[in-house]
Amino acid sequence: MRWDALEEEPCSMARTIGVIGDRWTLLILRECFLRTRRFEGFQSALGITRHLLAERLKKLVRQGVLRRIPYQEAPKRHEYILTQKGLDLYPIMMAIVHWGDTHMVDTRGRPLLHEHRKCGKNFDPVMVCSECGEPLSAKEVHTHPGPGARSTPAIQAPEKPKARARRSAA
Amino acid sequence: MRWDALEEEPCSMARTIGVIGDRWTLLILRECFLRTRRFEGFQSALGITRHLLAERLKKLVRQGVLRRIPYQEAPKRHEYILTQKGLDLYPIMMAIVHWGDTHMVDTRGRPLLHEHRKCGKNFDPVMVCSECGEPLSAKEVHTHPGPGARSTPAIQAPEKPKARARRSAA
DNA sequence: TCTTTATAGTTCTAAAAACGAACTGTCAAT
DNA sequence: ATTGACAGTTCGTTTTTAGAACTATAAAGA
Repeated sequence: MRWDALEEEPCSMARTIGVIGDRWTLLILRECFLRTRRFEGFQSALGITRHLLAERLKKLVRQGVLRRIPYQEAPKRHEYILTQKGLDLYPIMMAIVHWGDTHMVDTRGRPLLHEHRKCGKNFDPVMVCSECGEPLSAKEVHTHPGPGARSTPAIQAPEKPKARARRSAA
Repeated sequence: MRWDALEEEPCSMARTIGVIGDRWTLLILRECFLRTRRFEGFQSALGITRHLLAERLKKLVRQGVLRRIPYQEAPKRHEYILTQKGLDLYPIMMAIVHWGDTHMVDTRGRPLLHEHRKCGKNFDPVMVCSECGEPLSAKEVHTHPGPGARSTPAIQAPEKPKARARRSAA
């Protein structure tokens, strides 16, 4: 499967994975949420090769997740900042962090605490139903096709030749 | 950076990315949540190469996200099912789907709708604060080091020689 | 019985992606 | 005139992934 094909899939998850579904991109986005904005900042925080970093930033800009904004002339320099589309990735980031906090911490406990300014407390992110406000879990959710569904809700294999015609000749 | 190094990072996000942060793994997990359990099921739904599929499944089992359970003897066959650790990935999956629903749909609308059995309505997942129940956004959250923090909360570049000695001598 | 099919992999080669290091270019400061 | 900060680009090597074929076990079919 070519990865740009992902964005054509009739599956919001596949499309999203096509945008942010690789390791460096996710780490770059983590840095964005930690207020990193410049090329050197990303590079030295992550240790990513400059080549890949340039490519990933370009892609995120192309996708509308980051905006490239000049912060000085002569020489032209730009910063990369999250668009609203990028800021909307926050729940994904928090969900990832929270899973790590729950299942991947060592004996010393979680590396980072999150304080909610509104209520002043350290919190965990909880995913709830927009309609009734109850916390969600996989088993309480039933999926069915929406208006954008194609015949197949999932990614389809490339037409599997079906391995027939084994005895047809020879 | 070697990818197994990610799991050593003092960052829950990096550690999680070390487990699920690649495209095929995320797609495999999507299939798991859609009730796929067997090798051939994953392979034909995704079009992933058998080689990679075998490797990814092995890794997810090693990480405790999937359990490999025999469903017949002679020949020995196994199913891959989500552990609790795996089921706990649900908020990540939903957050990814929701972002795609919001930002990546074409004109026809979202491919899949989600119904909350408890309240019977189609819903969107919303991430809220565990303490006050208010929806979260990036700007309302302040992070600070937790007990598992090392000096550096972020991934550190490999020791950058730092190019100092700017005025000290020479 | 001999062949095909279903299932779950493994093995092999070629192609693609990532790594790592060096290089380019602009400007400010020394 | 040289060095350093910054933001990349280029290039040769290594690692990963793709794609196809092959192995193995057992049931079903001709």
